[in-house]
Amino acid sequence: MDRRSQILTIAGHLFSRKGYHATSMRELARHLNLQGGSLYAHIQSKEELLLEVVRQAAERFQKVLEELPSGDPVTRMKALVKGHLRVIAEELPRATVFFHEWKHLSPPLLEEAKALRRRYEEGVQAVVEEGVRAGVFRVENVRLATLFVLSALNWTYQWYRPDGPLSLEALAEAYAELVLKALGVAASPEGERREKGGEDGEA
Amino acid sequence: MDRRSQILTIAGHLFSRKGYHATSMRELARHLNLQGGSLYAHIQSKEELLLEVVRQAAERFQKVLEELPSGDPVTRMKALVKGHLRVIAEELPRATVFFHEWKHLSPPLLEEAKALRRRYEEGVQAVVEEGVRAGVFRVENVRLATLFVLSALNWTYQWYRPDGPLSLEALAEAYAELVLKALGVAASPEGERREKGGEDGEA
Amino acid sequence: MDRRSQILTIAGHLFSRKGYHATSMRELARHLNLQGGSLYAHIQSKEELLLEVVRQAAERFQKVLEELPSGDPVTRMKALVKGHLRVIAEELPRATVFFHEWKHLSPPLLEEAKALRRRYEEGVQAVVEEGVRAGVFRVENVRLATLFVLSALNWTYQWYRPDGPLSLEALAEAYAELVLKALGVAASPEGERREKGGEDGEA
Amino acid sequence: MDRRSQILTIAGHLFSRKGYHATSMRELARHLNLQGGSLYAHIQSKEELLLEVVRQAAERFQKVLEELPSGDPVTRMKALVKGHLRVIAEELPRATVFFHEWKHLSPPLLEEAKALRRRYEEGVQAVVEEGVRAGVFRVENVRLATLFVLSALNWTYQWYRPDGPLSLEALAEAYAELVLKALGVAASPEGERREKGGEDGEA
DNA sequence: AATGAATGAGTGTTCATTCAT
DNA sequence: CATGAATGAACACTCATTCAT
Repeated sequence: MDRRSQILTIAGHLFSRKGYHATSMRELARHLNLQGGSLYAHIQSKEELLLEVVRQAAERFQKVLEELPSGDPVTRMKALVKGHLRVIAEELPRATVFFHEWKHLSPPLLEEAKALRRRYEEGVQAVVEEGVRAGVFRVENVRLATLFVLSALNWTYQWYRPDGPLSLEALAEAYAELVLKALGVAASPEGERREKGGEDGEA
Repeated sequence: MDRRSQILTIAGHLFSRKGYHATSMRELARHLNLQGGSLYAHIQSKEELLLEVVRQAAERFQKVLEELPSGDPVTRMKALVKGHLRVIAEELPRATVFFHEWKHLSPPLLEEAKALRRRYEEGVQAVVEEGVRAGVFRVENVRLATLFVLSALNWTYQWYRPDGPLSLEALAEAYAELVLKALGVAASPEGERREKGGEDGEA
Repeated sequence: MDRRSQILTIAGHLFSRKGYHATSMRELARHLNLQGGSLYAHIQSKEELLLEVVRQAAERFQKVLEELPSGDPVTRMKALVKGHLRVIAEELPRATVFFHEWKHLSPPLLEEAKALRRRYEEGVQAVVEEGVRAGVFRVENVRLATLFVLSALNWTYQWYRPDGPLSLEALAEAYAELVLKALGVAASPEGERREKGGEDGEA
Repeated sequence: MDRRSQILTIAGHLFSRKGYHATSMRELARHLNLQGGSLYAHIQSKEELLLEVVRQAAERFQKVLEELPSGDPVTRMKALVKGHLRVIAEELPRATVFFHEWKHLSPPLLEEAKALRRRYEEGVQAVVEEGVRAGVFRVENVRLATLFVLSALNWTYQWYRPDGPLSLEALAEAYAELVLKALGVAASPEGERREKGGEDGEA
C-alpha cells in the first residue's frame, strides 16, 4: 500500500473516531511516523482527504448495488441489506465518514459528496420500487419506506462493532427479516426454518 | 428567555448545523450580538454548553417515555414512535446534538451523556419487551429489534425538515405502521383499511 | 475597618502570595464576598491598589527609623534590626509587596515607590554611617556594608513565618548579633550572658 | 546557539526584568523576530521555559559548590561567596528567576524547583557547619547563620549591575570579609592589614 | 520524500474596567 | 454600595499550510 493509501486509511480512522475538525494533520502524520508537513508531498489539503475518503466509501456502497443479483425483489432486498451491512462492517471508518463527516466539506466539494449519497439512496429506492411494482412489497409511501430502510441500515454504524459478539451474518439475517416484514413481506423460508417456523412464521 | 437560555438555543442550532468543533465561541457570540468573551458571564465553558444541550434533549425524549399511555403494546409503541418523532421535529437542533455531538465531550462529562442515551434506549427496549412478552410483537432478538426501531427513528433527524411538505402527523403515522409491521404486528385498523389489510396481515 | 482598608489588606495578601499579575480583581473581590465590578466603588484601579500597599509598608518601615532610640550606634542598630524584622513579621504581606511587587507599577507611580524605598535605605545607611563616624563600626565601604545589612534583613521575608517555631525576638536577637559582628562590633553583653558566655564570647 | 537556547536566554531576561506573568509569549517571540506561535516548534509551554531557566541557574550555582577548593573553612567560604556572586554577576537574569520567579510554577514542576533551591541551600549550610565544627566559625545557630549568609548573597541580584562601577572582584572581596566577620572569624590577612586587624580580631 | 522551522489566522478563555440599574 | 452584563484587548496555545533544505 503506497503512502497516499496509508494516509487515506488512517485519515478515515481518525475522522470517523474523533471527527474531521477534531483531527489535526499533525496527529494524522504522527500515526504514520511523519512530520505534519510531510503529508503535503502526497495530498493537497485536509479537505481533499475528506472527500477522498467519502469517495472510497461511496464506491463500496455503489458496488453493492451493482452486484445485486437479478431475480425477485425479496432476494434482491436481502442481498442489499447484507451487502450494505457488510460494507459497514468491513469499512467502518470510511462508512462513518460517508454518513457523517461529509457535512464538513465546503461548497464545491460538498456537492460531489451529496451527489454520491443521493445516487446510492436512489439505487436503494429503485430496489424498493421494483418490489412494490411487483406487488411483493406493500407500502403506502415508497419514498418514506426507502428512508425507513436506509435509516435502519445506516444507523448500525453507530453501534455495530465487527469484532463484537454479533457476527455480520447473524446481524444481516436478522435485519433482512425486519426490513422485509416492514415492507410487508412474510418471514423468509430460511428464517422460518432457523426458528422452527411456527410462531414467528404465523405472526 | 434569559441570556443563558438564548445562548443554549443558539448553541444547539450551531452545534447541530456545523458540528461542535466547527462552531467557534465568537461565532456563537455574534449570533447574540455579543463579544466572544461576554458569553463567559453566563456559562462556564464551551463544553458545559454542549452537555447542557444534550441534557435538554435527553429530558424531552425521556418525557416521551414517561408520558406513554398505559395500555396495549401496540398503542404504546405508536405513541412512542409519534412522541420520538415529535421531539425530533420540535427540537431538531437539540436532538441532532443528542444523537451526534455528545461524542465530543471529554471523559467526565462524556459519561453523563452516555448514561442519558443509555437510559432512553433502555426505555425503548422495555416497550419492545412488553410487546414481546404479551405475545403481540414477534421478533427473534429483542435487542436487535430495539436497535432497528431506534435506528429508523433516529436517522430521521438527517432528512426530516419540519417546515417541509411532509407533516409530522403523516410521518409519524407511516413510521408507526412500518415499525409495527417490522415487529410482526398486523397492520393497524386504519392501515388495514387503506391497504385492504387481510392479505398483509396474513403475510 | 472600612471597605477600602479591607480591600487593601486582602490585596496585600494576594499580591504577596501570588504576585501582582497573577492576582485578578475578581479573585480579590471574591475574598471580600463582592462582585469584581464592585471594587471600583472604593478604588480607582488595580495599580492604585498596589501603590497603596507599597505606601503602607513604607510607612511602617519609616516609622522604625523615626522611633529609633537616640544613643550609641550599637543600641540604635540593634533597634533597627529588631524594628525591621518586626515589621516583616507583623506585616509580612505588605512587606513582601514592598520588596517585590512594586516593580510592576508603571512609570508615574513607579517613581514614588522607588523614592519610598530609597528613602528607607538612606535612613539605614545613615545609621551605619553614624556608627562608622563614631568609630564603633569598622567597615571599609559604608555603602556596601549598608547593602549587606539590608540584604540580610530584607531576605527574611522569603523564609520567616511568624507562626513558625522561631520567635521574632529570638530571630531579632540572633540577627542583631550577626549584623553587629559583620560591622566589626564585639558580641553584645546580653548575647554573652544568654549563652553563658565562654566559647562564643571569646571568639 | 540554537533556537531553543536563544529562546531560553531571552526568556530569562524577560522573566527576570518584568516577571513571569507580565511577560507574554508574543513579546518573547518579538524579541526573536518570530510570530508567537512559532515558539511552540521549539518548546512545549511557557511553564516549561520557566522551569528550564530555573534549572540552568541551579546548575551554575551547584557547580560553585562542587568546585569549592578543599582546605580550611575560611578559604572555602570565601570561594563560596565569590562563586555565588560571580554566578549572579554573569547570569543575572537566570539567577533572578532562580530567586524569584520559580514561585509561579505549578505543582508538579514547582516541586522540582523547590528541590533545586533546597539542595543548594543545604550545600551552603554544609560549608557553614564545617567551619563551626572546625571551631573556626563561631555562631549560635547554624541554620540562622546560613540563612543570614544566603540572604546577604542573594539580595545582591536586586542592586548589583555587572556593568556598574563596582567590579565583581571588589564586591566579592568586601562581601567575603563581611560574611566572615559575621561568622565570627578574624579579618583575613589582607583585611587585617587594611584595617589594622588586631583590634577587630579580638573584639 | 521527508524534515523542521516558520507563518498568520484562529482557538477557548481571562482580564481590568465600565455602567445602567 | 453593590450587581450583573458587557466590552475590547489580551492571553497561551493550536492549526493547516508553506518552503528551503
